[in-house]
Amino acid sequence: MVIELPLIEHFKNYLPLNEEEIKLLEPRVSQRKLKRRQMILQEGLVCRYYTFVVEGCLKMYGVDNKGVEHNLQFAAENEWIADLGSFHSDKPSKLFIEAIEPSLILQIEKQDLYFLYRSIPKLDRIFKVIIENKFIELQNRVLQNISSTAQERYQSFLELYPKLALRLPNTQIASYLGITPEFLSKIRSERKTG
Amino acid sequence: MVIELPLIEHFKNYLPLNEEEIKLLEPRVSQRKLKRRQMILQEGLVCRYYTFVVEGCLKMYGVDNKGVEHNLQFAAENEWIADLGSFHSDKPSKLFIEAIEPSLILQIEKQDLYFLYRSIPKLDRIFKVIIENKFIELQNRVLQNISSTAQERYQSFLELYPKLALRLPNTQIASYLGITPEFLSKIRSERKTG
DNA sequence: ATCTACCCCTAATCTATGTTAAGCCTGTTT
DNA sequence: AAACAGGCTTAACATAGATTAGGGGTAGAT
Repeated sequence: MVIELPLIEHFKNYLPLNEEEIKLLEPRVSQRKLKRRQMILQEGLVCRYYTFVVEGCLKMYGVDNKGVEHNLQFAAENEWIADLGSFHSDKPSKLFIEAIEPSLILQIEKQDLYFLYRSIPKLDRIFKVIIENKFIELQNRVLQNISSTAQERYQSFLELYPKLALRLPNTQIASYLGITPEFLSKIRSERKTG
Repeated sequence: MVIELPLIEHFKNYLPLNEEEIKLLEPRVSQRKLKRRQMILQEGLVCRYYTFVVEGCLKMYGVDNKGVEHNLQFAAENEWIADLGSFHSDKPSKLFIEAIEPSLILQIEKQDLYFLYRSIPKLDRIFKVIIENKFIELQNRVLQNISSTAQERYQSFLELYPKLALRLPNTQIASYLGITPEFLSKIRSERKTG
């Protein structure tokens, strides 16, 4: 049972790793099962892991001073999730990461990842491309946020993440879009009528 | 007159380049002077350059169907700007990049950048770190956008970019925050009174 | 010196979105 | 079966932010 197989497959989409490289990777990847609602990062703690989702779905969110959650990111199969700011700076995070569904994840600790960057140069390339793609996605989201109505943002969400939209409760989607569940409900009913 | 000196200094903040590497870089960097309002990218065209600002300030923005501009990013001294989505995919951009002040920039074309990535592996590392930092910034901005009031977003902008806030007209800041200039004006007057 | 373009501000009115409160389902616990 | 919690909806009312219109200031262009 090679636990990191899905990860190796994932890297293959960018650049394939050879046998030696895989041997370096193996002992530095650990596997975890998460129950629904289980957290792997809480506000005030340092984000110690770069997390890869094999199965299930996680969310990262912040909580405002009124106690309301705001979803920054979802991560389903074959996606990465981490509070990069906290991870690299070792400063306490202001975010939470939590399983929305029972999930299977792979994690790499910071020192291990840094070691891997040094010993497998192509990982710099791979993660550069991964993060560039996430950057582009995020930039589109910012543009939407500053230029579009909630209605339009919801529409785009459905088009961009059709599978996720079916898996997630609407409360989670509303939190991601930056609106209340009540208002999302109104939007949805207007869409059917109009 | 070594035009790419500011760029070499910039890279030094991450990893210093040696003589050989600098010689590879030199012939692939071109310099341009821009007048106020001059554009280096327009909607419908492919983004061909990764642009580094030596002096001055540029903005990247989208235009909605009512003709209103929405500022996605500013780039002042020692910052990079490009529509990465268009740059890597060769698809037409939906964005504009324009000089807000008379500016001096350095540009690298896609094929040259790819060549440099291949011949100077540490550039993968350098740009990975650069983009990671921009990703973290952008993620904070998204969290603000979905969780904070315009008042709070303006306050954060002033704290995060104090120098930029002095250089930019308020219309540009409003466009970045996702509000109208009129509403920014109201916010500003309330701040003094309150 | 005088235009012109741009920028900033104010105020009245309008609209998108939030708040509060209530009711209905469905699935789960007791 | 009853009780309960979570998620979805609706509706009345409240507020953040947009729109429209107008006036004044300043710098660059002529």
